[in-house]
Amino acid sequence: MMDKTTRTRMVSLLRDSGKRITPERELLLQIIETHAHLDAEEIYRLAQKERPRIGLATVYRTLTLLKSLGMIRTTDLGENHSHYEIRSADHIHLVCSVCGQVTDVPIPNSLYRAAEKEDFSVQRLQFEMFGICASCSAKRAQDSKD
Amino acid sequence: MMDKTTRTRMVSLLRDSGKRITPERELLLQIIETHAHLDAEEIYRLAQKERPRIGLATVYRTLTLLKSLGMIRTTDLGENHSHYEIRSADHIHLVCSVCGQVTDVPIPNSLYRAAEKEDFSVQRLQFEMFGICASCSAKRAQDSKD
DNA sequence: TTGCAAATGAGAATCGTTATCATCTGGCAA
DNA sequence: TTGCCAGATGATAACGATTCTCATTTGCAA
Repeated sequence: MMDKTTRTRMVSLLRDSGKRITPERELLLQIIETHAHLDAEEIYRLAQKERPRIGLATVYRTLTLLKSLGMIRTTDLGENHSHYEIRSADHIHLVCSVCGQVTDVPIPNSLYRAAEKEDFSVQRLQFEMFGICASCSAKRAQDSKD
Repeated sequence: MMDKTTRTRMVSLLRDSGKRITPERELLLQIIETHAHLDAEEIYRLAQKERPRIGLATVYRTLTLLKSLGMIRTTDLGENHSHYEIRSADHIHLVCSVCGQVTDVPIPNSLYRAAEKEDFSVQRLQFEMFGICASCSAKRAQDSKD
């Protein structure tokens, strides 16, 4: 189920900015919260299961809105389109180029110190490491043994 | 002028892979080497100054080629298109959201250890920090004083 | 309840990038 | 040195992701 606080937060952010609470917005937020790192097309397909008449334009409009409210963030996973996730603590995405799995790991403080050293005040991060995940490299080692 | 070793490296990589050395390829590599973090359109415009009949398709084809040769890398600076730079040691891009300036800073070793801890073998990195650079925040402080 | 501004759905338009195809040319063979 | 021809180019069509347009629908304040 959907985290009550996330939905509640969206509702009050929408109220505060004079925007409407619609079933499309509630549904899309729930989908993004339930499945991390989805792209617009995947969000659209999941939304259609609940609400067959929803339009792709509404998906994009809502993603833009939720982003401007600070509820979600976009990320570039090396494909030629964006992926979306609930905005939480900053983290690094480990993206497996074999199975596509995305693992989140925390950001070491040394990273922020590197920016401080340049007197750069950070607003937003985007950290991705592309490579091969543990289970895929184990599988490879196994395959080459055969 | 163009760094001899970079051009030489491209020439031998092209030879080794049975590809031709063309004036377009030499020009485009030189432009990317001279100006860091350009996008395809900017590279195209600079190339036209030297070679007015060059086509945008050649720019994109050459970028794809140089990337496959490992001479350049692409980077996502938060706009809706790619930027290109000569492939050198990995680094973090500090992208100023006010003036657009991009500063490169080295990557702390703790970053790689974070990946090792997950038994993730890294092939490629993409690290960006968006915020306000030193000179822009100094300017802002000055402006608010007036 | 009603009225209306805001939101939606359908599809056209846009933008960055890639593919197609006729023409041109780098570089080897004679 | 020249001629050949596979590979490269330039022009432009096609493509995929995203945004815009506009007629219709709907949240919500009165």
